[in-house]
Amino acid sequence: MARRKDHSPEELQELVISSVLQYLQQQSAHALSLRQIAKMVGYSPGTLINLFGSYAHLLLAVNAHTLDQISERLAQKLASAANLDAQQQLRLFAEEYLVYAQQHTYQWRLVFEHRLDEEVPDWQQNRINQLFALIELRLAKLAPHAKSLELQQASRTIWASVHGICMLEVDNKIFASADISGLSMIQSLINHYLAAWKDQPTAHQKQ
Amino acid sequence: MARRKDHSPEELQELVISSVLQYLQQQSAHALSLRQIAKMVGYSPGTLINLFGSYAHLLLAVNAHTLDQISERLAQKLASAANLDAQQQLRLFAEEYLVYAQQHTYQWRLVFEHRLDEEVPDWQQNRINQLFALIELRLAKLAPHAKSLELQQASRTIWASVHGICMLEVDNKIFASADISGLSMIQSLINHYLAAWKDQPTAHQKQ
DNA sequence: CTTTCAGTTGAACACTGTTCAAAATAAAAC
DNA sequence: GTTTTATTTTGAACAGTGTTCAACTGAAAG
Repeated sequence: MARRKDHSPEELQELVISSVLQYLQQQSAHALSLRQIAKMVGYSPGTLINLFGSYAHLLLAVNAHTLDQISERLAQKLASAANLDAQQQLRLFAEEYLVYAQQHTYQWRLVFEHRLDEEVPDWQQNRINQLFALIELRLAKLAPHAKSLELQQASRTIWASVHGICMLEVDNKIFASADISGLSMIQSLINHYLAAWKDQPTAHQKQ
Repeated sequence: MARRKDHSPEELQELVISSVLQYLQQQSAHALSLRQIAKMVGYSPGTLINLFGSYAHLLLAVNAHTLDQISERLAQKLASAANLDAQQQLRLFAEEYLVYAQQHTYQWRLVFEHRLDEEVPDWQQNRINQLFALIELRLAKLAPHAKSLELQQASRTIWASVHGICMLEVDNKIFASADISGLSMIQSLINHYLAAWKDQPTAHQKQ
C-alpha cells in the first residue's frame, strides 16, 4: 500500500489539523484519540504517527495553529485601534484574548493543558515573545522613562494575570454575582494596575 | 476473599491518599494510574474503585486534601501577620500561595488540571469561597466605603491574577531576565493594583 | 453449625498509543 | 512495456489504561 494519490503529506497534515480544530469546536480534546482522528480522515493510526511522530506531536501541531490564530487576531485588534491611547489599546488587547478563549474554549484550553515530555519548542516560545513585544511597546508609550526591565516585568505580570482571569472564566469558576464576569475583571485589572504603574513603574515593596 | 483485617475502609482511604500525595512530590499525575496505585498500597484496582467510585473520584479526594492544606497554610500565614496593614497581609497571602505551588508543584497542578465530567462538587467550591472571604476582609479594611460588589470584583480579580502568575511560574513559562520571577510579579501586581483600587474601588472604564 | 453479608479479587472487556513486518503502489531503470 | 527499486500505507500485535462483575473468602448473626 503505497502513496494513495488522495493527499500529499502536506495536504494530509492540513486535513488532520483542520479536522481536529473542527472537532474542538464541540468537544474537549480529552474525548479525542488518535484512532478517532484516523477514522475521521480515513487513514490508519500508523500513518498519522509516521506523519507527526507521535500523538503528542500531532496535538502540538494543532496548538501551533491555534497560537497563530490568536496572534493574528490580537494583531488585527491592535491595528484597528491605532487611534486610541496606549492604555485603551492594552485593554482591547486583553479583552480580545478573552473573547478568543470564550469562542474557542476547547481549542484554547488544549494549548495550555497539553504537556510535552520534552521542553517547549523554540517556535512556540517565539510566538509568545512576539505577543509580549506588542504589550511592551504600548507600555513604553504609557511610561516613556520606564527601563527595559520594568517593561518586561509589567508585560509579563499583565499577561499572566489576564491569562489567569481567562482560565477562571472558561472553567466557570467565577461563582459570584452576575455582575462579575471575566470582562469586568479584565477591565478592573488593566485600569487599576496601569493607573498606578504608569506613575511608578518600579514596584516599591514595603516589608 | 472478604475483608482483610489489614485496614478498615477509612484507613484504606487515608493510605491511598497519602501514597498518592507522596508520589506527587516526585512525579506528575500524568505518569500515574489506578493500577499503579493499587500496587503501591497492595490492593486490587477493583477495591479502589469500590472505595472511591472511580479513578476520577479518587483523584478528587486527593485534591480535597490539597485544598485543605492550602487553606490551612494561608490562614496560618494571615494569623502570623495580624500586626501588618491590610495591603501587606494580602501580599503575604499571595506570596504564600506561590510558595505552596512551588513546593508542591505536581500536587498543586493536579487540582486545576483534573476535570470531572460532572460539575465541581459543592464542598470544593465552598473551600474556594472561604479563601475569597479572607481576601475581601482585608480589602474592606483598605477601602472602608467599598460596596460588596466592588469587594467581590477585586477579590476575584486579584485571585485569578495571582493564580495566573503561579501557573506561569510553575510551568517555567516566564522566560525573561533573571530578575523577573513569580515573586516579583506578584509584588508588582499587588502593589500596583491595590494602590489604585483603594482610592477608586469602582473601575471607570473609558471607551 | 449454618446462614447472611460485606469486602476482595482476577478475569474479561473495550479502549488507548505505538511498533513493525508485510503488502501495495508509484517511480525509476532497463 | 516490463522489471526493479523505493516509498507509503496498513493491520495485526503489544503493553498499557479504567471499569465491570461473577465468584470467592472471612467474619458476624441467628
